[in-house]
Amino acid sequence: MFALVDCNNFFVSCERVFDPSLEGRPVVVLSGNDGCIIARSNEAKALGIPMGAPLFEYRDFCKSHGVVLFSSNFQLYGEISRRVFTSLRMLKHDVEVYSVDEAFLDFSQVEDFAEQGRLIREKVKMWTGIPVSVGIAPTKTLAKIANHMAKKHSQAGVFDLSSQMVQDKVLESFVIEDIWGVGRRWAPKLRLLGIGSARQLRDCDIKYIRKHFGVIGERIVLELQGIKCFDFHTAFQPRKNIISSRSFGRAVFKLEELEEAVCNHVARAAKSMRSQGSCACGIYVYVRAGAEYSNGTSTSFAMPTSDTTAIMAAAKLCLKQVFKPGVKYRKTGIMLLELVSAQNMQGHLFAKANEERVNLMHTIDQVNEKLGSNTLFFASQGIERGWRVRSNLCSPRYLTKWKELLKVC
DNA sequence: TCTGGGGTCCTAGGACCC
DNA sequence: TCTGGGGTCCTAGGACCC
Repeated sequence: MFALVDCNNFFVSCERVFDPSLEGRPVVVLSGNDGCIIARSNEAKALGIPMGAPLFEYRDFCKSHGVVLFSSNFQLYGEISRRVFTSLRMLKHDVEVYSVDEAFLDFSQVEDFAEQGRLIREKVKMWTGIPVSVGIAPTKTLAKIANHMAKKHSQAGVFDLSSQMVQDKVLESFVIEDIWGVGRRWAPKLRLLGIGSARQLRDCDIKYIRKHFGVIGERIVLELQGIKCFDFHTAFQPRKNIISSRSFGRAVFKLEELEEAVCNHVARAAKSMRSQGSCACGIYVYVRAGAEYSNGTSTSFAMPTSDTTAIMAAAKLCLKQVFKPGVKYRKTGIMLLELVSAQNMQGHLFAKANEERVNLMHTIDQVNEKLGSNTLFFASQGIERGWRVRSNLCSPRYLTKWKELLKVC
């Protein structure tokens, strides 16, 4: 038995923890450069603001309806997320962190599902200030549905979908669009085949689904039937690729500025890679200038590495290959490819790992951990960074910066 | 004028081997 | 008229998730 614990309107709820006056008002959180709406409070949803809407289309609307806007504050959300998961572990649960605001719990030892769900909600709210919903069911896909029911149709915020009878009833009126794993493309395709509800999908001929939707479709059907296809992974799963990318705060034309941005991405991604104990076998670098021009290229390393300086050098070579002068660049990014364990990787017949570099990276990471990120950085990352992403509506980083602690007057 | 930033997995097809 | 049977590896593209 699984429980899916999902934070309600997570980014908005994080903002509300430190500003309770936002309670009951329409609030949205924006993407980088304050471009898109990526999180909405219930009140904002009720006003009809869609997920992912570009802000410029809704700016006037937000103004006239008193919608409160926030730039995204990922330092804050990340720290609160960590605390929510810690709370779940404090309640003696095995936790599989699925995303920044969701976790699956192993409920196989739980006796009273509804009561345990209620306890989780109460404690997480008390310890972190974040409201969560809990869905309980024998497979992850059904737990997702149960969670959806908890959010939409339950005052208690807990929904128990463990019994066959309740499953029959709920799946009957549950639209396929809301099933985990059924996306934009598949939903209309299923409807064309006459399948509109989760129950219809569950009860249709599995060979037929396999033929049209492959093994992924087949697994969804089995999971709806209560047959477990997706296992519970409590151990940390290292990333296989790490991406860092950002839109620019303004148009960029110069190679030097692109290089600075790319070096920042490398520094960020490489740090994250080292923190999970991996090395990369290659890197992909790309630039975007809208419809006008867009290009990318990759290179592989002689030996897997996590040395920021070596990766920066490779990245700059890639960048030179795709750089075209006179183009108005809007975005650049990198992807560290084919991550392998630093403890257990393929060596090189002639080259040997540079231990001094490994130690240097370790030292830099430690200094930045202790004294704050970017205490030490590489000159190639630039000082001014005039191209940096804009975020004008960011709340303080209440939990991670001494200078931004909440003041109680 | 302005439209985010991360990730994963599967499949088909091409190129190659015996 | 008919044209073998069994594999691997790689890549691009498509689908999905938050």
